Amino acid sequence: MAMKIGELAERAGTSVKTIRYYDRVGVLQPEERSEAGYRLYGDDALERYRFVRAAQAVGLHLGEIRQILALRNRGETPCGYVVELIGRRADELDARIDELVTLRDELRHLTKRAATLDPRRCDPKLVCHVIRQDA
Amino acid sequence: MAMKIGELAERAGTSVKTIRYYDRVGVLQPEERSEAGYRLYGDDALERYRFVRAAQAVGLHLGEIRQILALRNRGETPCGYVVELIGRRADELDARIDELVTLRDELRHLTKRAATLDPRRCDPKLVCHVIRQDA
DNA sequence: CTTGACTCTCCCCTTGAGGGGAGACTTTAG
DNA sequence: CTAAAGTCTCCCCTCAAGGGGAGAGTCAAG
Repeated sequence: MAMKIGELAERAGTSVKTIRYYDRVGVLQPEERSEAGYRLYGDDALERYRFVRAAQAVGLHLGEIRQILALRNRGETPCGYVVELIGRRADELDARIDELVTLRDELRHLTKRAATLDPRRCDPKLVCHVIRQDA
Repeated sequence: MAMKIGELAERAGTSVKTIRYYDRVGVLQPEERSEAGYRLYGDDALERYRFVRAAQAVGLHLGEIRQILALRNRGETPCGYVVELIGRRADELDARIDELVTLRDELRHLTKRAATLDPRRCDPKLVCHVIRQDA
């Protein structure tokens, strides 16, 4: 019934190191330890591992995931908190996307402008006229 | 004429640490060293610093900037290389933006779906039904 | 009983662009 | 001349999610 870390790692398709790390940061802790100190996991460990991965996949940090699991362990339904986190992450993504789009457009613009410039007329005092240093 | 690192940092509006770091990675090296080993910079140092910042601002790493400056120091016009780097960076941004947009849309979708779910009907075996762990 | 496979903890390493601080010199102002 | 300020190198630290390996203990099969 209780599996050791190697079996869990294999069943989860990950490394022993990762499982140990998840224990250390508190997102996937063993049910108990054997007399020799071996981590022993129940069957729900695999499912919990999958949750952690799924939560990571939607952009949550392990610290946040730990909070969610802590709520869960206290018997509360963490859904509200999860929705809040996800909404916040989505807002951050919006902002980040805006930044990246702005930067990308600027780069494309620089590329276009560079095509109209003669490299031989590059100001020797500047490193490269393609990059504007008007700041 | 020759300024020491503190003056350059102040004129550039940055820290002495940063200037030293730029020396170490080879994007802004002093013209010479004083007898006591102090870094001595010429007047073009400020301009070069601004170029480094501008290049960073368009997403180039210091390693790439060093390449550009190396070309420049060999007397070549690095414009072609710069255009190539910028094009590559823009392509990377496109890919990254796609990823982020996909993730954001997924998050928004999760949020909408969560609004239709009853937290009290959260499967006790799952941590939270908002995050799907179908993987 | 022994050997090979697991497992444990502990420590350092990774990326990028620096920041903080120690301890030793050097320069500058009064 | 002295004290303060500036500069030098060297070393560790940051963040995230682990990876690599050492050295020691443990467990299973032959």
